[in-house]
Amino acid sequence: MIDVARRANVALSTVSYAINGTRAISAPTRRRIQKAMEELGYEPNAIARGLVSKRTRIIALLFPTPERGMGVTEMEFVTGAAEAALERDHHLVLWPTELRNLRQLDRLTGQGLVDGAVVMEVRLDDERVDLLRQAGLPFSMIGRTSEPGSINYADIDFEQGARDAVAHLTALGHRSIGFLNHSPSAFTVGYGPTVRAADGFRRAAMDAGVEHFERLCGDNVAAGRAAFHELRAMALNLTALVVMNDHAIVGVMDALDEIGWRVPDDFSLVSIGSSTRVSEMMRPRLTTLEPQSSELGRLGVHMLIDELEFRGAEPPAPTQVLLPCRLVEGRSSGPVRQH
Amino acid sequence: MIDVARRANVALSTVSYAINGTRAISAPTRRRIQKAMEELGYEPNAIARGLVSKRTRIIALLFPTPERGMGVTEMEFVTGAAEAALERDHHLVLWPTELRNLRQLDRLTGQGLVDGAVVMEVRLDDERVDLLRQAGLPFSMIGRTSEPGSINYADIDFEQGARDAVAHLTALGHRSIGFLNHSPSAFTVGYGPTVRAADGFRRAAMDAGVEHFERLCGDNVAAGRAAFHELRAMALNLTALVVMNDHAIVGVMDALDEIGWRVPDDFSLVSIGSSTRVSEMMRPRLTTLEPQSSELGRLGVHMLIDELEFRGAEPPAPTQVLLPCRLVEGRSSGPVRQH
DNA sequence: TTGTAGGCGTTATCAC
DNA sequence: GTGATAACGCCTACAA
Repeated sequence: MIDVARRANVALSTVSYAINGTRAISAPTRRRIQKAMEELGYEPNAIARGLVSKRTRIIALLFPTPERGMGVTEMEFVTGAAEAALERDHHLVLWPTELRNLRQLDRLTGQGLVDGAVVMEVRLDDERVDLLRQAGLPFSMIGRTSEPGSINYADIDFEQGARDAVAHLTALGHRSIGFLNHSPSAFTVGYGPTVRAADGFRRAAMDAGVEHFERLCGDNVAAGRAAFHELRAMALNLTALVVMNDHAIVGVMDALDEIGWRVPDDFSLVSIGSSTRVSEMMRPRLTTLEPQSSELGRLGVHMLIDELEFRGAEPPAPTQVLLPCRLVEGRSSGPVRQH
Repeated sequence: MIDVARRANVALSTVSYAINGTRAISAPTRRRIQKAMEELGYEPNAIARGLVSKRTRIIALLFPTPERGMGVTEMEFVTGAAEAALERDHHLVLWPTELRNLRQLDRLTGQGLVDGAVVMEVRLDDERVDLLRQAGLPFSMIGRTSEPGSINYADIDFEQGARDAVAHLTALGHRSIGFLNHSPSAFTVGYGPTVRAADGFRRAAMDAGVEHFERLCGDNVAAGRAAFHELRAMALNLTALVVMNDHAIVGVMDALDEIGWRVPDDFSLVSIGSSTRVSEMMRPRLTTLEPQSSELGRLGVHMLIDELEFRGAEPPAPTQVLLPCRLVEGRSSGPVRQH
């Protein structure tokens, strides 16, 4: 910076003001400085800036390290978040957090490295949220706790998604519909989508006055296959299934093959939460209520940065957004079979 | 830090030495300091540390923002990298880079924010590599250029993977095998896996003395379907296909359905590069040569940090690793049909 | 082991 | 509009 100042014949501080736009600088001076910076290939040092300004322009993306690894949806989400951060001239650092070892979060808040955090996969009751609030670190949530209060969040509206799935099927004439959900463990840990989608399904089915059945199901092919057979044994008129479980749905299709039923002629399937990339890989291509993951990631980041930039002024009203799922019709759903 | 020193009854500098282990500290003193830190909930400020030590312990993960978004493999990779960084007490910042706008890289190197970079999806001829080398920023590559020189890299051995796929099929009696590759554009931009897998396939087929056919194919279902029909028209004895294209393989299965051929009874399929999570979603479950993506991500990070920690000492020999693919047998490949 | 001082590259608070 | 200069929180000599 000293070199730039010398070369532009101005004081060190003038260079700083020119860079930050903190103070009015005459056009010619600004031009000289600009030129000197380019000639010297000067880039302001982000660390030194952060030290004095207390704003590192780094935000953390908190994600739980899952046993099974993440899917396409999560990847789109992360990509969206990274792009949004770049657009707003921030950096995004990945912060894997084992849910059993939450002390990793102390380092996040204590080190002064990040200005805030975006918390992924928020549960209905989430300790991370409490810790962050205690520590006073600004954050936004992807998903939401059961009592979000005035915390910014963006979430996928799986409840409405489930309703849309039911509506899609009833419009096709189906009058007995099942719902295959995520694993029981997802339910017990309070994974929001699992709980809320189940609610949406139940209400929509009741409102429509159709027969309905629900079942939790392990996230794997074998469990899906078994679940279908069991469901069919108790629901003799079943003609369609709403499934929020990418792996189980494969098992369902296997089971349908076994009893000689064809999709969608004899039985309809609608997936909730599958991304297009995944539903295209299934045969037949799945009808799905696709979450807007990338948009969700972008939103989470923007909400956080908005809040960071508002600090000091009066607190803006919390931004709380539910993104609808998009119905993408594949070839797995069709008119109910006429006996 | 002053507070910690006071509380532990030692000098400020002693606390610093204790934290960094730069100098011998007697056990009792160290314990007192430790205790004081915990009681005060003290965490050294990462930014201040970075400013003076010139080591931020932040590394960048450079990934190209693709049009189509990333898949499961990439996600596993990123997760592996993040975990490895955490283990080595580093932070990983995501750095999306549009390949047409490489000036984004100047900021990476100039800002002094990161100590080094892991470059994903390296091409045979990659400008990013040249830029980083010019800028003098330490980095490791995932994938490799055609002339890696002494740069650290870890790559998946798709050439061997293709050979293994051929070996698997010839062992099952197949004597006329096709290879469906990625899109022509992947070939022209010099995407390593595309080029190297094609080489491996060709050589293995020639060594085994079997009839073989190759084809590039767009990354979508329709292209896969069309490609299969064309391939079959020119290769009348074809009984098996090696496919390195997750979307095209679905189209191939559609095409097989159309002509009434069953997998694996009438025709065998082997995928290269599909992760287990994806191959499990196909019906029948795919036989695949699965890349060890998570391991790859871990390796890339470890290589980079190793180099960073060695700085100053004599340069260690470059670490250059090829990770083999793992053959995971599904139900898409079987003995050749007997006429 | 101690205390102190100089510096890391900025920003912000003063004067002018 | 511009210039000097004290922080920011830490690390590393240095002499004791």
